[in-house]
Amino acid sequence: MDQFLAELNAAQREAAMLVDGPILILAGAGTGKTKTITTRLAYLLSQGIDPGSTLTLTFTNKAAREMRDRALQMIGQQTLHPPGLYTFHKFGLLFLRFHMDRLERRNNFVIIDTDDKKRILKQFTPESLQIKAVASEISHCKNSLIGPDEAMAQTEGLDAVLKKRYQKMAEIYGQYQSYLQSNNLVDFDDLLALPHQILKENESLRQDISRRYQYVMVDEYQDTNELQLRLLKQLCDTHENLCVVGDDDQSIYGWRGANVQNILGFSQLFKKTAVIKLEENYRSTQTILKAANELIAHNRQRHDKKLISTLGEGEAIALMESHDENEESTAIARRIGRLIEGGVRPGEIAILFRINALSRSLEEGLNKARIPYKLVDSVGFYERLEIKDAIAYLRLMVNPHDDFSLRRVINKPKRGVGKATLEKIEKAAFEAGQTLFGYLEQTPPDELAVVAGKKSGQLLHQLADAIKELSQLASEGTYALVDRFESLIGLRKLYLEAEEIERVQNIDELYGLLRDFGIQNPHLPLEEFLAESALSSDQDALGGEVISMMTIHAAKGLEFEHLFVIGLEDGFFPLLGDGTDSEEERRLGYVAFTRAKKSLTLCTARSRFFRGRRQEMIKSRFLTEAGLIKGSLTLDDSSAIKKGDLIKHKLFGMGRVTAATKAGREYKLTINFGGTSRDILSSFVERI
DNA sequence: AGCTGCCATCTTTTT
DNA sequence: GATGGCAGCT
Repeated sequence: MDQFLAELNAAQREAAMLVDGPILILAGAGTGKTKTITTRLAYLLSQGIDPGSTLTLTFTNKAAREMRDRALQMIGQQTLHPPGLYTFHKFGLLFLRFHMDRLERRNNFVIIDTDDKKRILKQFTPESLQIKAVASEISHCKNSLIGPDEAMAQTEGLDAVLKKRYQKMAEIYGQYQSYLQSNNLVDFDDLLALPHQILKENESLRQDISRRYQYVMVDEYQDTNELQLRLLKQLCDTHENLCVVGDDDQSIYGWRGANVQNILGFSQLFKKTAVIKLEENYRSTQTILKAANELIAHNRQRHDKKLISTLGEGEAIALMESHDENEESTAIARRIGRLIEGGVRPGEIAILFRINALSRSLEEGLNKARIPYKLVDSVGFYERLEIKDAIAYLRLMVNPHDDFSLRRVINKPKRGVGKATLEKIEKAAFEAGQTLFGYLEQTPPDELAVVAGKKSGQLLHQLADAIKELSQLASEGTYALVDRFESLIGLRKLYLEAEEIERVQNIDELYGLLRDFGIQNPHLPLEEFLAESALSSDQDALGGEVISMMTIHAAKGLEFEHLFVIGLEDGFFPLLGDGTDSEEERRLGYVAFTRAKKSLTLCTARSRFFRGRRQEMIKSRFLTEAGLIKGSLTLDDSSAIKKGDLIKHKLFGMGRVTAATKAGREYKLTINFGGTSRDILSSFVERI
């Protein structure tokens, strides 16, 4: 038998060798999920199945890339063409590039991100409504295949106040849709919703596509939403060869529309489903898995399963209780310092938190201890202001009539166009029945000067010329574009003069990416660069030789030898309040715990400074649920102040502890402050 | 047009 | 406590 199959355990092999019919693979954390499905893909190909008739869908570019590399390696790259392996959105993009004309739209559309979406909505949204709420309502509608008219119709029967609210939202939805259409834009939801619409309206196309993709596989199935499920059903119109892989216990994107019900009810939907559970865990010690199992067992909505470690019992889970976040970060820094001294590679250490706000004190603590770290950024590269500005210019080169982008950059760099002037120009353009660019380009300079002022009029005319020239240049490839763009527009110069070094670096990086793209894809147009950038995130830059700090969400799919999770206090983790789903919070706990391979340290603080206030905290209920407090309590007093420690007192300054005795929950310390000895309770001083 | 200062806001964010 | 949005001032 093929060597790659021999490397799997019995359950994994069974999953990999099932070819036909609906298959549900429940793959717990660390059970070799990726290995199993890449092997399955390789197995299909080794059975003589045409790579082009397989379609594997993932959520991230990283997962898609990883699977492609591994599968090709297994089969020795001797296939004619590569297997269909994309993210959901990339698949939608490719589909629309081919079939957009069926909706009477051009296929050179531009993808907008969430921020763009909000900016567009802002134009139509009255103050009484929150943009965020409108955005998510529209997203919700699109994911449930509800159009603006239908959304309006559905407001019938609501009580007066709600009805008014939802009618307004439906109206905005309609305006938003026509705005997107007239500017030839698509949002992330459209990337899935429009293909669905096309397939729904064209039966023969649907059957063609379905016959083309005979074997469909989906990774991270627990994160699919309503729309993705419907799309999958269309793809399986002529067969039921749908193999989904996931872990209901790791569904942590419910707030973004993911529906756990998809994975929970899969076998009801596809009657002949073969279910395979992968429960053998190769990642964590039995001790860690025991806590994770116990915690998740408190959830009701789940497939029953239990992770079993293939490793030994390992070390006990450490519970680190600190007085406050400063003591916590100092103690963590100290422990990490010891680990590194002991030969642990920093890349094998991570600190996780539920909310970004908790990272601040950690940064201070690690800086003080001179421990280098990487904080996984919550703002992605392509979301940065300066990058979005540059992208807006690039979009204008693809489509000068993109009013949305032109409005964004019309005063960047400054061309003396503020709110008032912009309104005047827009009004004039509207009356002339033209787009902004069309108006700027065709209006004679003297007329433009009347509307915008002399200086601004001139600058705007130059802008129109620049866009014209650059868009000409862009059609010849992206490489030569960069220098001309900088000399005509001068974004880099703008930030250099403002001494915003980080922004300059980002612009440089973007220019580098553009040149690179030009070299590697001399034949591809600029819009492909834009599409690629819209669908990319810079999650990939992980795994350097420094310790990592990130949210639990960002840690999904990763693993670390030594893991610290901070903020295990009710209210922080689990996060409480409306909009939180306690089962999803618990799944987050499960995801967090199961990232650890060897050692897991759970940190709680008795008080935390948050939103400008210090508040008392109580220990997370998850600690009890996981069976970690009560009974098997492992107390870690590395955070306690001991004899010989150097401390700081608000009034007395620095001093050294000469004696420490236990006094209830804290310590009574005898401290020498430059010769004078004083007795002070440990909570009044800070160790340094 | 563009700066300053006041006020509301403040989970998570694969694409 | 930090950030972003916006009114009002210059």
